[in-house]
Amino acid sequence: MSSSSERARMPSIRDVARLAGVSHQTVSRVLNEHPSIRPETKERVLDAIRVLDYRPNVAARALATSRSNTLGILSATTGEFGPTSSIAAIEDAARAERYAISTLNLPDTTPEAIGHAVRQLVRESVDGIVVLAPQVRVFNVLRGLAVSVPFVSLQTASGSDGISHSADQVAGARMITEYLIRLGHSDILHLAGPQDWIEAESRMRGYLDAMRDADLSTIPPIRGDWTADFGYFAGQELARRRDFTAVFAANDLMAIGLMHGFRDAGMRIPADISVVGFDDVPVAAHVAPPLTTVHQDFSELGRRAVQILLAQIRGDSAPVFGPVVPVLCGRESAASR
Amino acid sequence: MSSSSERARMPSIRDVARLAGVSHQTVSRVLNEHPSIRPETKERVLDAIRVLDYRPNVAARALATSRSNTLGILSATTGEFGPTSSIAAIEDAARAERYAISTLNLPDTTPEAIGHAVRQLVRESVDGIVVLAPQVRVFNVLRGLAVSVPFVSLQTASGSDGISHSADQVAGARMITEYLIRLGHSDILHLAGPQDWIEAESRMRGYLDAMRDADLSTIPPIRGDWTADFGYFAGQELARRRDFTAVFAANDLMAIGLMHGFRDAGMRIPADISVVGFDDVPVAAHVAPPLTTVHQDFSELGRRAVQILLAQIRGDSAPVFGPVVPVLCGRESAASR
DNA sequence: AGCATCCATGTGACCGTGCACATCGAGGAG
DNA sequence: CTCCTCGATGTGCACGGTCACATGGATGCT
Repeated sequence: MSSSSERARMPSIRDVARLAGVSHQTVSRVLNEHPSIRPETKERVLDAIRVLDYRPNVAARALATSRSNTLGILSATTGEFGPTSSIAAIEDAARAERYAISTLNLPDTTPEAIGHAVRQLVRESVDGIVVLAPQVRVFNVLRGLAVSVPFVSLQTASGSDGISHSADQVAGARMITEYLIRLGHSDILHLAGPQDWIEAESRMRGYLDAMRDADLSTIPPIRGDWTADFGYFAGQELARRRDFTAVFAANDLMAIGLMHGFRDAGMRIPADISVVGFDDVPVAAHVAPPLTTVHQDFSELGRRAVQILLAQIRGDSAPVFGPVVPVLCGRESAASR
Repeated sequence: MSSSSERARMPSIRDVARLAGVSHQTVSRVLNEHPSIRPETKERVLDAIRVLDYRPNVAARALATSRSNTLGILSATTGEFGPTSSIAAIEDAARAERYAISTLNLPDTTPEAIGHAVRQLVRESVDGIVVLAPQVRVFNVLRGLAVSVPFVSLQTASGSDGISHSADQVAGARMITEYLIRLGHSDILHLAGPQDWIEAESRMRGYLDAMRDADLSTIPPIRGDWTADFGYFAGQELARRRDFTAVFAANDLMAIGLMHGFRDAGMRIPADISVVGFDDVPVAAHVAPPLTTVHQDFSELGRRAVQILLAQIRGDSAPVFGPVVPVLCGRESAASR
């Protein structure tokens, strides 16, 4: 069902030239849409291309131009909902601009691994790299790396400095915290993400800002690892404590696990305790009780990243985007006190 | 922060040769681990490579060999948990074998789009393609396409014919249906996946086989679209009916939505009705009640696909794998009658 | 000793493009 | 009428590897 052995030689630009009765360079000009080609000649060449079913050889082109029409995606994530959605959007946006995509997942976030990965992509002569590096460390390493190709970093610090772009996590976290406060909660616990993660920090910052502005004292946050399992165990533990009436989990998975843990400990949600999450994963609306959370447009983020990167590559001025504003999804897991 | 304009010329194989005092061909031999190289010479060359921080140019190599050391991933999915997990595993496995990855998502599943996508990947001279084509149609188009490079298809018909590989969906579906039967249910409804999907068909087959072997009559299945939202609306509708005591949803998302719909209609799970799903997504264990489902090792599947494909590319005999056996996860959403 | 063989290495062509430069005819300015 | 410019096209080489073949020396066999 395959013919890997004797692959017939594909027609080259010279074959097309011969058939069309022109020089190979003229064919090249037609392919690259050079203005100074007589329409009649162009037509002859296009016919020849059609007849031979000619396709330009990307490797040869990459060799000659030292550009590959390929964008690299460097991902330090492990299948979380957000990054995954963004990646899909990046792929589609890049393909729409006739760029191929080369994906590379970081095995770990050591500086060595990052450096190795970047060099690998450069070696593949990608024209630009989109980095999904939610961890502070990765971001810093990249800054210091003086990467020799343009790159854009997604899901990073909200202080967008031209090479990074993200949704306004701080605003989203602040929004949902203020929502809890409006519901009458004053003792709100934050179940945060891992220390090193930029999103974890941003969301915690939003929480802290909201609490401070409302003159409420905060409880020391718990550090989680984004997983539902962690949320579950945390819920069982936390059920013993009585120093809070609401929990803001830094992502939906932990929130869902948390509700499970609370439930197993005999607590009712939201009657005994309110729980909110962040991300609005597809099941969030359907768990029991439906989870109040913050929706983010990860796809839009991915599309923007590609636009920013392409502008850099082409030497255009960077497109200006407004912030990606998260949207509050009030559902039933949080109730007024 | 970038230097797209004046990219310094990278050191070439000839630069290395000059520094090491050998011919460029000797350098090439070292790079390709040719046996007939004096250890001492090899060392000198490797030193030169290190000094210059030389990296082979993949485009040049691809041009010369007409192989790109790149695997294409052709995906017709939209972020479902299973395929996403498999893709990540494929990427990692391929990278581990020193293959780069080029991803291409199908915008739709028309024969034209599929043909275009395959040609695009071939044009990028990928050495092989892993197809994630859960739809029957895509699979058939591919069969007829006489693709000129080796390819492996994942998540397809269980009758593995050497170019496709998948978990034994039929067995998994049969397993969970039999589980329901053992719990005392005899009126079991199946909430199936979309018509065209291979997995939907396999899971329905498993269900039908189990029912037939147990001499139980079946209720005409409902066709869903894999989403939790569909499950929710289906649940609200189905709550009126009383001709079944258990529902087997073809995936977890629909099962979770279904439970939500039933709940809203005032039914208790599993007291009034049992619900089971398929896939074991990460939240399945934490919804209320925890969902009884079937776990599949999508990552293993991805890894195997790469092995099969590489064997084809290298002309080795195809590796023999036992079936990927799904595992039943008995939790609380299904109870004995 | 003579010759075949093999090891270690070098030489030049070639893969399919794009780029810089050359060429040639037509048309406009002086 | 001549010169210059510009449009349309051709020529040769560079890009950075690999491949087929050549070379020269050491070794083994008769």
